[in-house]
Amino acid sequence: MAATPAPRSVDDVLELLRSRGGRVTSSRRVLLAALFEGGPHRTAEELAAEVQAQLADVHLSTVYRNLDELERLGVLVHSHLGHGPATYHLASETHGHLVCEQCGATLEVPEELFAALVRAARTAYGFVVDARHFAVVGRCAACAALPAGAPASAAGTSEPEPSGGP
Amino acid sequence: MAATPAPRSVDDVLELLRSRGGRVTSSRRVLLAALFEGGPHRTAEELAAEVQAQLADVHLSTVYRNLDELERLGVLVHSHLGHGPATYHLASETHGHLVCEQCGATLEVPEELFAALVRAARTAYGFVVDARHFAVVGRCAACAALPAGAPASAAGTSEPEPSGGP
DNA sequence: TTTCCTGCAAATAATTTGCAGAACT
DNA sequence: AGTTCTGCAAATTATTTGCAGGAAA
Repeated sequence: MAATPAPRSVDDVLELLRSRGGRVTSSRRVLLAALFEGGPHRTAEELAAEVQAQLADVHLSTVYRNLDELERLGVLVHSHLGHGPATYHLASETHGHLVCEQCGATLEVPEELFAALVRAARTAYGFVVDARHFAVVGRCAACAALPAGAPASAAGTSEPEPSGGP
Repeated sequence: MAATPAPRSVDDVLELLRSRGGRVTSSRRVLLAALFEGGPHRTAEELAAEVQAQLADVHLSTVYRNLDELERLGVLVHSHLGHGPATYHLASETHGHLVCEQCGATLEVPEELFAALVRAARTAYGFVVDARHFAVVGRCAACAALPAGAPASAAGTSEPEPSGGP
């Protein structure tokens, strides 16, 4: 059974927070509003900027601490997409990410795209894939169509052929 | 056609390096030896330590630069497994990673496990998945067998340590 | 000789932490 | 009142970079 039913509104989370002995502060309220209203997978810095638009004094470290706590409460998850900073999103918005390593575009895809992988991992290794926390790297349609020595990546990466090697 | 067939020995790489106008230096030779002889997915720092065991003066930044260059040549790839530092391995040893978010164990799996995902992503989104360069997060067989509420609800479980280092 | 490579130190980028005081309950 | 939070600055971690000297071709 889930110890913490996924909260679906700012007030839900604040209540959960209070019930765990936490305090409801303005920075948390605004951060949660940003999380619930804004787009998916934003970085700590982006979220801090949104919070600071309304509460200029909120420090980045406070945002980190709040994100950390919200993750501990099960409200958020964060993913490391390729290189850059981690991105945060609500635990209720579970989806996978396809991240283009050439242009950096992030594509949200439904969990069902990973169904076969999830099944295969469990069958072959007993490994239970966490679909919420998921980032798959590769090249998006646009970049894949470009020749190998494409623009975004300075590296003239020659294509390693994935064809049938044992 | 591939301009650079995957090199399979230290000398192969050194030759490739030279053919591209690069210099064969002792630090590169030792680094390559470490890469070819040692285990998979080691961090830059670990590799530097191995190099320094034989060439004490080789600086970490040199290792980074060499790894960078080797990656540019297509000899290596690096992956970001969850949190910590990136791990490097030979391009010829391509495999995916299943990382347990509970105990930190890293499981190497053949690329073919991702075959269905690769196909689905390409079909549905034109996205070309690079199975070598990402980590799939979840729970390994051992941790998945534990009762649902055990470590996940414990306050200290957020950052499991990857095996071993000092 | 000419260009590339290396060590060093310092710079970044992302995130964490100690502390004293302010805010919540 | 009694904790928990917060701002700030400084510490950490992972990686990059400018520079001048050293080494390979």
